[in-house]
Amino acid sequence: MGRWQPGAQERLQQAALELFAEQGFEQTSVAGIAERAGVTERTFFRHYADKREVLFAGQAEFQQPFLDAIVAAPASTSPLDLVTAALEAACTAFEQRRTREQARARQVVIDAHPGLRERELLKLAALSDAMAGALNGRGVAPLPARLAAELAVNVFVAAFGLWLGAGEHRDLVALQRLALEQLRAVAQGSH
Amino acid sequence: MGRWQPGAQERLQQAALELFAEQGFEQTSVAGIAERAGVTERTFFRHYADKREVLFAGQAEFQQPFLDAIVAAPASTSPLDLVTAALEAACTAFEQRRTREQARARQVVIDAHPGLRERELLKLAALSDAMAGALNGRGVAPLPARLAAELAVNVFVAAFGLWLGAGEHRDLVALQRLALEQLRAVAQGSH
DNA sequence: GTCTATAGTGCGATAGAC
DNA sequence: GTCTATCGCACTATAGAC
Repeated sequence: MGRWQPGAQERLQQAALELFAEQGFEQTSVAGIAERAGVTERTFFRHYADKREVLFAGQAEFQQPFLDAIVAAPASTSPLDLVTAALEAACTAFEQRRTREQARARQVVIDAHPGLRERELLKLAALSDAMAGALNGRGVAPLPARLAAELAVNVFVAAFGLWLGAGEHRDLVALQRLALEQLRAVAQGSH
Repeated sequence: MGRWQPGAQERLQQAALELFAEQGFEQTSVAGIAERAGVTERTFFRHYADKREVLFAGQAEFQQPFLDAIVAAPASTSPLDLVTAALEAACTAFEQRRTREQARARQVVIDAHPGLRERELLKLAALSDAMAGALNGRGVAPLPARLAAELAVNVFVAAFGLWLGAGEHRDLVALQRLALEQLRAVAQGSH
């Protein structure tokens, strides 16, 4: 065994989530996270550009299913059908990787601190941009691509919020279909 | 006349925008901003919670027209009509306070730095939350209220982006109507 | 208005895998 | 030898405490 244990990133993420939950984000220092993970402060900053970023690792894996579904969809599919396919594929992938309880614990920490909320919004904006790019690649014009991508992110976020709700038992796919239907009704002008 | 010149906030905002544009956000220190504005570093932090916040003053004035329009709309108006009224009222108010050139200069600075983009997204999320609250007050259920509010913000942001485009001559109201129509077409499933 | 903790950076040294 | 992960130290600036 070498001078360092493997899995520094996972230990740092775990330590950070625990400490943020126990003491709050502000009250937790990077030194404290590094100590619990058994590395130095400097190592933390090698893996994460800043203190908030440790909660948002794995962005690429998160958004890949959305993009793959758009690329793989049959030809002459409407923008709405493309993002619907992306939503279905992505939430299936998501539910396989994270339990509802894990997601809830993480969300409690994020919602407790505006700085973390900010970062979360930036990651969602990055997802939206990536989806808009993929839609562009499928021949969708820039403006509708952008609007469809934002629509998809809104549906995902709304459904995700419901999914985390206390006592909620429906799965993410069902809640996403519900949110999409509601959004279509709103856009149509229903009361 | 007192021992300090009035308008410290305006001078700080102006100095910050100039320095961020000249040297970049990271390369500009709060000390430098304070110096150009003729106040101490401490005074900067009395007015703005952090370095980024100086570019986002006046959030309350920005979102008030959106909220007022929702509150003032006639009874039994659909969520879509409520947010449409909000968009029309708000962009009229906005165009009266800021010139296209001012907005462009500010946006160049924001787009050049992810940290500023983050803060912008947080402010837009705050606007969305406020609008969802106002829609709630008009009897719209939580989920459609949220989706309608997000829809409105997306339309505003998309139209705003077009409005800032080089050589763009149409006004914000017209671009907003265009974006809303495109979004409705997307939600309807058009190609 | 001053003092201080800590976030975050730059650079060089070191330990191991290959 | 190269490549990558880690450490250690010095340093600045932000932001909050007193």
